[in-house]
Amino acid sequence: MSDKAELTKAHILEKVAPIFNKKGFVATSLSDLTQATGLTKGAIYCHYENKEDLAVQAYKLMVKKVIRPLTDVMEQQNRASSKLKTLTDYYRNYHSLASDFGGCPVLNIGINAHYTNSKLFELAKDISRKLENGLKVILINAVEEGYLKESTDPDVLASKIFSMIEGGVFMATLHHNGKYLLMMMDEVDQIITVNRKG
Amino acid sequence: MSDKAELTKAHILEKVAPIFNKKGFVATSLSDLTQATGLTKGAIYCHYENKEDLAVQAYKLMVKKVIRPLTDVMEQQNRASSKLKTLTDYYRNYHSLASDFGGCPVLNIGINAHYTNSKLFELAKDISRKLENGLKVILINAVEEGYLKESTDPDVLASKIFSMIEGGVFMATLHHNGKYLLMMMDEVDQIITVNRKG
DNA sequence: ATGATTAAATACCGATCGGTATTTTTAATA
DNA sequence: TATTAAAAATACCGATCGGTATTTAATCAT
Repeated sequence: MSDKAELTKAHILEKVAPIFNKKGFVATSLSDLTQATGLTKGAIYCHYENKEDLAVQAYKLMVKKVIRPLTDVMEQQNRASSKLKTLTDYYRNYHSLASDFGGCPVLNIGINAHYTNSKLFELAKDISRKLENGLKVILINAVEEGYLKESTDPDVLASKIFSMIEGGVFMATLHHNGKYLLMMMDEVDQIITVNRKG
Repeated sequence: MSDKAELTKAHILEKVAPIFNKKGFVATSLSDLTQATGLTKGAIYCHYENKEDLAVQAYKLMVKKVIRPLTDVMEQQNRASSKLKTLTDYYRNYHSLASDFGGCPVLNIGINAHYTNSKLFELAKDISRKLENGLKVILINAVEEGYLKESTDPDVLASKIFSMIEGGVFMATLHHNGKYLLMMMDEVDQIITVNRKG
């Protein structure tokens, strides 16, 4: 594949991803895609197998855009306490970030694809699981590093934190108001404080 | 309209509502509806103006099924403290209840309809607003009744509680596991406890 | 510069979409 | 039971759906 072909393939994905994210797989039509890209069906199908293939790649791009920055920064931190602070701060800005692409892909696909596209739904579940598990590991480290109490249950706390994040994201999206997410992150910080040692 | 006509009209709605709730407005086709009801398009359009009209009625029925039971029971309680206990207990069972109809209509429509059907999206916003405001009033009463501290901010607390509820509902739905909602309700109870007077 | 390759556009396919006009069937009424 | 009203089925409409085969245009290597 030529360099220019790679470019148009990326161009297609870039234009198409927010549409899939907003409207969902079924509600997004090929004419939506041709309109957004300025290309024809023939051109699009020259680079992607079918609509589902494109939707899967689009989903992965969205995750890359809105979640990878977080995991990247967190990996740079040494102490678990810093990682936790990074997490809540990241989600304080998440509403404005995700809004630029039509919302949180995990939330959107998690709801939209549940009964309409199992492949996409499983992808949403996968990301959610990985994030929750990653957080659990950080919380385990936080206990080992003496930042959190031994009585802290990393499993439960990780589940709680992600529930609160997604809840804040949903309410912020529904009412076009980032305050919900801010409040939830304050609450998460508070819960972490309560679980702090000494 | 005859009694039998009323009956089939209700029958249509009953069969159709969970489908709209699961798949969303756009992804639900008329053939889905004829198949579910055992009726023809002609019969359905004899009772409902169009697909959107039917979807709106369907949404209202779903809300009636999964949320009205809560508001009904809460209205029967006298003290604000009882109402709050009723709320968290209700949502502890909510996952299994909502699952019977394909999930929480507020969450589903709030996401599904956001960029595909403004009328339905506004309905979801409305319900959310009303619930949040109703809770705010209860929290104000809880302070007046001396159950919660004067320092409690009913506005913030109501927003937080609903964010946590929806977050728990989403995670429970995504992973087919009610534990997320249970954890969130434990956390809500905990927050209320922290805000208790004396 | 030319032939080979591939990117992209065009034109087309059957299927299904939401919706409606008409006909048949059922039920209420007198 | 005959007449009337309306419930429901049938048949059909144009538009759009996702997808493909073919043709044209651009790019590449030689």
